[in-house]
Amino acid sequence: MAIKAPRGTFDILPDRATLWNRVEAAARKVFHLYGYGEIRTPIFESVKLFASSIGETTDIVEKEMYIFQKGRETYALRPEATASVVRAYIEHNLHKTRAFQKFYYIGPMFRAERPQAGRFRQFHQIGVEAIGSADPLLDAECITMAADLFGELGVGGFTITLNTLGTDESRGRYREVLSLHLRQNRDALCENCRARIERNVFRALDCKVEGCRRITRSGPNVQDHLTDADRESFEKVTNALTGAGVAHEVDGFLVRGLDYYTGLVYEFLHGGLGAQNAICAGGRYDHLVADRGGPDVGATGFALGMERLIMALVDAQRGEAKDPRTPQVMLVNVGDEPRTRIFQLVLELRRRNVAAEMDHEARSTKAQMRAANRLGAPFVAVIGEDELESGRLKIKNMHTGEETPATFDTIADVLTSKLKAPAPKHSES
RNA sequence: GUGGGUGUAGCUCAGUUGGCAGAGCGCCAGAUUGUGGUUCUGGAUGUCGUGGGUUCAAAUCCCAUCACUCACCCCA
Repeated sequence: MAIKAPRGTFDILPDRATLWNRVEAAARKVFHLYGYGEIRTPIFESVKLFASSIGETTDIVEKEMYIFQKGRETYALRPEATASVVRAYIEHNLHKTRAFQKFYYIGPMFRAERPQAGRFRQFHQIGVEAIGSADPLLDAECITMAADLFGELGVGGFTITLNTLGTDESRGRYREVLSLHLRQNRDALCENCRARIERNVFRALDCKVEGCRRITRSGPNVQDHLTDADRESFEKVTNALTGAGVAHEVDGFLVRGLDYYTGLVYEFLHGGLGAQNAICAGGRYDHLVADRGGPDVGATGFALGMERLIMALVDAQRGEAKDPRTPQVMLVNVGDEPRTRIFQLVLELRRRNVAAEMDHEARSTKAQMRAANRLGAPFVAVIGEDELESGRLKIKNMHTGEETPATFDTIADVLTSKLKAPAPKHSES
């Protein structure tokens, strides 16, 4: 027990991996339905990419990146993937063939934070990015898609909260009135928020300190400072969601921490996840593509925390998944003699798409039977000297106890027909 | 980076005023030396996180340290 997995990381063992696979499969299914294509970008990128995209003054960039140097270049393990997807979009000139493209990604991200419930140093996100459009209906599509994914998996108990920061004009106006309000109440603010007035006023809205909360909540609300165009655009999203039957609420004080967000922002909050209750969050980033040297096009997307999603699944008793290793037949040996023949039989069965298993622990016949039962094998064949000599054997149905005669030559045929015919009454799904 | 909680068998955890380290589950074996589940019987497994201190004696008290965990910060 000398070396352990690094703090904030964890192993996904086979029993648990089936659940992860189920989640990923559900995401792919839903996303493909919505016309999103998978993109896989490097796990590490030039540190400059993240610093300039996410924001120099964000915690992520200031203290949470895993940075390493190789030669002249300094790299960072990706703390999120939006910057990478945008980089790829520009690098491959995707806008020149088809300006509007929809992507999704699934993979690990890295942030050197102190771990706690629902937060890890290597964590996994499922995210989407729709690049090349400023259509509010696209935001509605993203939100609906995420809601559909939760529905597909059977996860409930979350609320969708949205807000808009407005375009530059609205945001500028709001920044002014908000700063003014905070400056007037400066003395009552926490130290952090006082600094935020200068650094990034909007983040003061996120503060959890009771006193700060009271001050911000009693102050101006973004929703009251939107231009007509911004208001209209925001309403298009909320109306579309209502039309889609996606329950949501508006919170005029919701903001997001990453610098590239503009306009619409939203969060899916789940009860029962502990303090880190945002299971999915996203919004618009209409300037990022142009800022990174690409065309001036709008973009929107979200990221979903897989660890948190899986926590919610388990919480909702929807965390079970069928074990893909379950053998369909176990060939039990009596004594060591038949093992070579069994090895050949097992291979033959597998090559005919029958999941067959044999003993590799030199265990007793009884122990092998017990193992077959525990593994959930619906059929078992016991092979000893008698069978080797006669070439005849019996295939035992573990549910009914019924035994069907076969030979070494016909076992594969008998099994395949048995397996496909009455589908042993294991519950599926 | 800051604060709280917890470290005892593979897992979940008991362990009294300091006195031989335990239970449940799981695992292994046996109950007609070729057949599973249920049941019964038996069995194995410990750096009591680590290092030091107090004591005749420490899982237990003290100090340090590490790990895990929850929360703050921030975020998915």
